[in-house]
Amino acid sequence: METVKAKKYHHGNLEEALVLAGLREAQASGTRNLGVTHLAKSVSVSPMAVYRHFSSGESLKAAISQNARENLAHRMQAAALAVSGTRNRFRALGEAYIHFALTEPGLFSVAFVACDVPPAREDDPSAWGVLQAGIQELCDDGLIAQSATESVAAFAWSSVHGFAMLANGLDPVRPQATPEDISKLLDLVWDGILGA
Amino acid sequence: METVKAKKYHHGNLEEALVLAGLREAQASGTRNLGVTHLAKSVSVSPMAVYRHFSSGESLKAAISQNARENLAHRMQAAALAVSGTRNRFRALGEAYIHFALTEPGLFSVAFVACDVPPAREDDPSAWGVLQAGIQELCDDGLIAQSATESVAAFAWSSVHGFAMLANGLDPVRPQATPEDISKLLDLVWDGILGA
DNA sequence: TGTACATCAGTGAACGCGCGTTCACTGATGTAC
DNA sequence: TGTACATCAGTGAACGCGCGTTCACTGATGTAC
Repeated sequence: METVKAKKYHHGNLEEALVLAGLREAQASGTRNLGVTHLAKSVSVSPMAVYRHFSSGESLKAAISQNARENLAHRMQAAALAVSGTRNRFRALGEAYIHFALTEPGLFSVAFVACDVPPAREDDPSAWGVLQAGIQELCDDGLIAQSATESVAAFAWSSVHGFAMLANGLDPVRPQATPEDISKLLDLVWDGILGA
Repeated sequence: METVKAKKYHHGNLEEALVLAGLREAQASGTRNLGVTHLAKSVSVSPMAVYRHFSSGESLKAAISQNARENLAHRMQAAALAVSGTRNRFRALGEAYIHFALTEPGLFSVAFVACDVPPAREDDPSAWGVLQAGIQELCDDGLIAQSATESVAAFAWSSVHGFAMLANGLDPVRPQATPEDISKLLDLVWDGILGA
């Protein structure tokens, strides 16, 4: 019998606790401080205990990164469900993506950090999958050709992802991103998609 | 009198030698191995010598990153000069950007790595400035409105930068980028721009 | 239900490593007179 | 042109730190009979 939520991982799920601690750390300071020693300390456990659940520090980092991506995917799904109309739903995906990047810059950077090791399972849900579903809907409504779905997907993702990085100040290029800036970008993306 | 090229930095320019060593390292392994100790070793100098030229390890990293960005900007300029016609020149900027990211993934990632310290001087040339010049040309030719230049710049940069990251496999999303993929992306970007 | 034992999930101390940075120093270069 | 001296650009040894990982261990849990 479980005590519903992880409380004491003397016997509880240390694995989940470590990932949650990593997400907390990510929220606060991005990709720094995702090391084994640090995270073990933050859940009051000896470093060795980590290796009961993860084969290496990199695979723990990969699990944290995956969790952050799934968090993003969930928000995209929720945003799409909240509005009606094919175009509005598609646009909501982009808005949610950029909003996530701006409001959770730490999680965002961790979500796409390079890991030496692939995650143990596939992303579920995956942001990429959510985007493809949205594009399929555009296709079903006859807004774009079936043959164009792939390049439209790459284009939409690139634009929104690139803008998110830009606005995030990760690049030393330009920092600001007002709601109008975001809206204009999504307009241009939409124009590009319809032109396909 | 100088011996034309930095040979012995017992008396020569260690500063330049360190940055060049950093670029070599970046080319080989990206943002790893850009530390003071490592770079000092790679030019056969004691770590302390670095601090004669840079106030900290971070400011050395910032200088290397800046140099990588300027390298990118140079290639964009050269690509634009090699073709004629407003549209072709603009497209060449995007192609050069993506080509740089694909052929020099290490330099590309270092160019946009987050540094704790700003570079000592402004980028010269700056990739962002080169892009803006290209957009101004579009404007002069009446292809886009002057009022749209800012959002077009953000859009073009975002799309191309995002695609480059994507194709680079930095994101665990999708890896491939054939010349056709690149061409299609740039078509869609162009459609978006003209729709502005 | 009671006991014996395997397994599981942790402890705690230690390792070697490379890091950024500081110290006091040295020897070569450039400059004033 | 020659000497005295300040400055500049390096050496080399050392520091404290946190890292990932390994070791032998311990105590609690679950299971067989």
